[in-house]
Amino acid sequence: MRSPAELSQAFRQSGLKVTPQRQLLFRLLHGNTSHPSADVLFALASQAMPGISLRTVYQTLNDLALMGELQSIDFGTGSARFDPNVTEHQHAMCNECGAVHDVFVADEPKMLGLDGFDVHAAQIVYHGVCAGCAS
Amino acid sequence: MRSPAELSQAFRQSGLKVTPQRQLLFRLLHGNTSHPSADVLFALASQAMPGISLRTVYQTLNDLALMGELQSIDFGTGSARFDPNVTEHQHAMCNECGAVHDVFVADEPKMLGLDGFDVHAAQIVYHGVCAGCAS
DNA sequence: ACGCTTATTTGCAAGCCTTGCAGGTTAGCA
DNA sequence: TGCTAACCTGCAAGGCTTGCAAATAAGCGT
Repeated sequence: MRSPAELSQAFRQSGLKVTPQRQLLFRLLHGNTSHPSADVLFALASQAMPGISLRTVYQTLNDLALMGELQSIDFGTGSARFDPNVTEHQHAMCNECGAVHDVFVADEPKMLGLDGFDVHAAQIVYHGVCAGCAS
Repeated sequence: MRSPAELSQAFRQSGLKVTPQRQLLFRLLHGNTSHPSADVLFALASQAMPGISLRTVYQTLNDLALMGELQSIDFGTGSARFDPNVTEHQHAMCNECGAVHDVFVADEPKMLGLDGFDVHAAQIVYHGVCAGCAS
């Protein structure tokens, strides 16, 4: 995801408006590696801007995802998680604390059974226990 | 997943009862490689047994999953998919038709960034276009 | 700085998938 | 055959997300 300033420019160029609500979300997401859910972002945003609507959070997240600035990931936890890092990487989720860590796969795994299947994207999720929870 | 006969025995030994509804679902799932959702199974079951409840389908699927006979997989499509194949394998989902194919990974990928993370399970989902839809 | 047009915000309600609950029913054992 | 515990069913509710309509505000040109 680009910086809040760059995003503001990109939004305007797309005919979208840059509102205080959106600017706040840009700031909350930029460089955020915690893979927050819409719910968590709503809580954070509410602290800085009481009265902001959950609907607006979803709206902006969807806009960003459509623009390719954000990745929406479903870990099967019931709610989607959002990741401003759209470069190629994978995830490891802790069964204990629910934290999601970024993982970088060094070499693509070889696979059997993909007869004629054209792979567009590979999603790898490791489930286990993170270092913090193991101690 | 074991055969319907073996499952019936296992259910009784666990204090669970073997009802016609459950036997039907055992048969519908045994050897099924289509990764059906609860909804699809309900439709199939309804043909053979009109009046069966969706609630019962969910109940039995959960029982089987708890016994380790069935795998519940969330592909982010909104509803869970069920797989009677509980041996180690991965999946490829077609963006066009939604079909899910089994994939067997020859060698585990190497990953960077898992500092101290104890991996219990690795879930790999390939997204793309299957051979049938490409033609 | 002002007004206009169009996108946005908000709150509420509804949608989808799944589970909790209660009452009548049935499997499985003695 | 009878008893008891588990089960089936239908309905309602729960959590997450989106549709909708009215009020609001951003961004343009003047």
